[in-house]
Amino acid sequence: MSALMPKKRSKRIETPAAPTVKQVAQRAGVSTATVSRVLSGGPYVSDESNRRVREAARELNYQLNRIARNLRTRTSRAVGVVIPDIENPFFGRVVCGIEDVLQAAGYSLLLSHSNENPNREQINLRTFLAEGVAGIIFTSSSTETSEYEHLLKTGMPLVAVSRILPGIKVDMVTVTNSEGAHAAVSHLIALGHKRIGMINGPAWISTSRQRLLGYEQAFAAAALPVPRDLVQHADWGQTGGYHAMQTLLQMAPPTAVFVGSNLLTLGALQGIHERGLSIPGDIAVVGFDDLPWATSLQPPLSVVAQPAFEVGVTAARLLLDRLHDPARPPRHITLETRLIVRASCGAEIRQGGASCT
Amino acid sequence: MSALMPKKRSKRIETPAAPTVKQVAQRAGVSTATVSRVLSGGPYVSDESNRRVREAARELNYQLNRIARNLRTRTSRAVGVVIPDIENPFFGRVVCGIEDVLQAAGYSLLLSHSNENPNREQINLRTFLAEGVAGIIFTSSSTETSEYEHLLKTGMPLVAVSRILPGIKVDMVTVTNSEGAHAAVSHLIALGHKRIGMINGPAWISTSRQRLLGYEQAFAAAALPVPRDLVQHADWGQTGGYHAMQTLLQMAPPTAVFVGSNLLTLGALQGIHERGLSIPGDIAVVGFDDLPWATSLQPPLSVVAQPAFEVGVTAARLLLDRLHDPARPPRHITLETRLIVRASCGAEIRQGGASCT
DNA sequence: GCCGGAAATGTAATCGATTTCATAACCCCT
DNA sequence: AGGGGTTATGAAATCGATTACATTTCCGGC
Repeated sequence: MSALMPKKRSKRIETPAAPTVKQVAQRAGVSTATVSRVLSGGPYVSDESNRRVREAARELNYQLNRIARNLRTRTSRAVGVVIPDIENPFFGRVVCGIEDVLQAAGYSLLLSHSNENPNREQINLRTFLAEGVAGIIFTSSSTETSEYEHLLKTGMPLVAVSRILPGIKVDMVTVTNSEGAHAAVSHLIALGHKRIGMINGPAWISTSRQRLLGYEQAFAAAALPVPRDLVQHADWGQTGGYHAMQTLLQMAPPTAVFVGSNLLTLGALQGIHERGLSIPGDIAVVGFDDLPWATSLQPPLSVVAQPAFEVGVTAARLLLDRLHDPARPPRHITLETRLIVRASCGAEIRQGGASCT
Repeated sequence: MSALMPKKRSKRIETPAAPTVKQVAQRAGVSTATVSRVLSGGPYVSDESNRRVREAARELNYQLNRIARNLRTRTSRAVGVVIPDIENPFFGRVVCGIEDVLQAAGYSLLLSHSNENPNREQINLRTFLAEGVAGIIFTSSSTETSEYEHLLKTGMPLVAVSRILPGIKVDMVTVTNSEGAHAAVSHLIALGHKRIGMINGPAWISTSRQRLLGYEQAFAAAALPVPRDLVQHADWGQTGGYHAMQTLLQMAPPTAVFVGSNLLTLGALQGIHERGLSIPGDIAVVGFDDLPWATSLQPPLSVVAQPAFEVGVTAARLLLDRLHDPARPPRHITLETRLIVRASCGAEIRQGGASCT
């Protein structure tokens, strides 16, 4: 019958309460203002105060509470990163580059992935905004730019990675997708292939469009007709590549195929093996992204390599620059892709890979 | 000559200043207390106030400032995750599982990777602490547990993933590593192999030790001597696996090899191909982790599969449980590995893979 | 000897939310 | 009518840092 307790709250039970500036100040016999000045390297502190405060802080094992600082200074040392697919090692490598730079600059990294879902991406972005990050690096999975404009309007520093956003004033890092595709397909043409298929990602994504463009331009450059019937679109992901390859092989099959992304390539290989076809004898293959497995495949896979780590590094640098100077006009940096020729396209192997254009 | 300006600060230039509770309160004609009660679903608000506040909030496009909330409530809705290698798709998949659960529970995710470097791991952990995360999920890259103890003492909820921490009272999620290895090696033995090599990760990591144990037990179970000279240790990573395989092939080569992690396996395959050996004819292979490329290899790779996504989900659930009840005794959950038999070990393929014990 | 300015420090306001506490309004029941 | 309890609300304290402003001290130059 006893009155029901006011919902016993269980939160932290016996956290020893971290020391605050107040306690450090007391121990050092100075004011909190002085403590703050010492600890954040401000001017106007005597050597004596400096010593006393540092000692007190060390003795108490004082740790700055960033939440409080962030609130007061209205800044934060965290950067949000949104990628579309965390299981894709390409993005893992990009994140790696981002983190290297940011960590060195004293920032920490909030990561989330949208799973190629625009809604989820929007939620992620808004969360970062509310979380008060200093800036956001993201790979868009949407063609809708209004959310980014909204973010820009709030003053949030933004860097777009890998995929182009049309008509929006934002820092960007991309790679020479069409040139890479051009180099790959030209190489296949030079080897005598005419029926060259392409398996590509979704058409609404800028990288897919650029890679398709390179494919078409390679034919144009060789004064050959573009075999449009051999171009398959699939969503990212292995099964997409697998089915696209099945479709290709059911028609008069191409003698070579250029695949526009790494997971698609894995699926395509699966389809080829299932048919019992040999690479490059029956069908030559060039993929995208030089990932760990490329050299472990038999035969080793020729690819258009993106400098993924460098892409991350560059994006992080752009963000840091912008944090430092918010008024700076947006820059668009394009890094070079590189055709790496291995055995899967049937060429004699040239060591080190040929640089594209 | 002009006095040097006090270092013109460039921070935010013209951020339109996000609306606060105060403004919402004013607009709705109530106090900030009421606004807070409405917005956080507290009790004791009239329908009238409720309506007015919500309307005002919507009109102003009010967004809660989490920093301020976090400071006041001394809690946060962010969880830190430390993984040793973000380029390893296994961890990507784990993170995926974690994020699924946490996002549904309204938490966001702070990710950092230690690159298998204990120092960097420690920095990451401390950053999370200072950043005020609600809890931390991590895969240790260290044998030194003092840092974790320290963290536990501060009351930080902790979940250890994949790698065991000896003698420390913390929630853990692991998999049946030794059973998985046992199943794989037993399978090879059953196929008639006697000289079965093993390429394993660093000996100080619990998963490596467990997988080695399974390897040894499989021989014991078959009343065979353990071929200790065929056991190679390498650091994680492809080149490690490559060199270990080279070493194996330089001796009287084994007829089969069990490789204890996914990137090691890629390296090992590279070594085998380089020698021009055929799989499984000259040498049978079983790897660890069922990652995208396993089915795209020729022949498809037999593996001991870990339920990576489930590992992540479980870890996140453990953390949520602990956040909800900090006093609950630590639990250790072990998920099942599964031997998936494909062509690379030379068996006739049984569809769907054989479950390990 | 006095004044001006730099250096050093402290007091208190501030960031934007939550929450305690006090108070007011209201309802129901003897 | 009055008392006890619930409901609704606002004023002000609070979280832990930073910082604007006030104050004091010290020094050199005239």
